[in-house]
Amino acid sequence: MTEVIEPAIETVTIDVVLSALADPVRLTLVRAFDAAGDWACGSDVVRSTGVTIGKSTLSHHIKVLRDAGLIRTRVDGVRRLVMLRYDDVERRFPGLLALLRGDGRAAT
Amino acid sequence: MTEVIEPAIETVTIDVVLSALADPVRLTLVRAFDAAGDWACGSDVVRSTGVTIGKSTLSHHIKVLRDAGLIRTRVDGVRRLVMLRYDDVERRFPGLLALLRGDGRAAT
DNA sequence: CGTACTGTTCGACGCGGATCGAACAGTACG
DNA sequence: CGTACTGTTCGATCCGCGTCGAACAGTACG
Repeated sequence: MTEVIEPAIETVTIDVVLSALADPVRLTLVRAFDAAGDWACGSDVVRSTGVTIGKSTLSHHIKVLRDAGLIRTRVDGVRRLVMLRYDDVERRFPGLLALLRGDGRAAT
Repeated sequence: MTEVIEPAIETVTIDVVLSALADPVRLTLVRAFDAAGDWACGSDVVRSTGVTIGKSTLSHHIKVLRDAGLIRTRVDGVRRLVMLRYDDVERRFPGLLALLRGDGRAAT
């Protein structure tokens, strides 16, 4: 099997999504996956962000994001590739991804 | 003085907003204030939602929402009136309020 | 088969935050 | 002034969750 179970986007609530995005590490992950654009190895991505966490912690965050319907996981040999569910997320929560990558970060 | 200090909307980051909205009680509060449409007493609003919390807890949540730039507080005699910062929030985080009141709640 | 690597699972730990009650501040009113 | 009411502030408590390490599972490769 090369696919990992993920919730149907219709069953995902905005409440769960907000809880998932509330954590700074997960928010960084989502932005990094968004910057990657397509399938990327979670370990490589987190390494590129400069965030230092254990692999068990990363596995935990990946699971939370997957349960929140934000990402999709595929098995590729010994490693797992992750990708944002662009279409699903945009259809169910229009404008959400734009808010995350928007300029609502720095202050003026 | 009839106004309570609130952060300039430009200084508010999406990270803080997401953290503020991650709590179920605060999310309920925002939706209730949104449904109210204009100035409303926090105690009355929370009572209408059926949520039962102490007044100190409510005061805490109101402060978190205010620091997140989502609501505005005005002093009216012995009570404080609260209102969503519709224009500011919509300008800084377009589509955010729509996401909260959207149908991203129930599953089909 | 044995080794090496990636990632998951399972307990356990620690901290931040939600919650409460009590005390205090400010206003309205008689 | 004294009483009553609303809301804030301050400690204290409690619990969820992020974090880690160790053990385990699955794959690749010689």
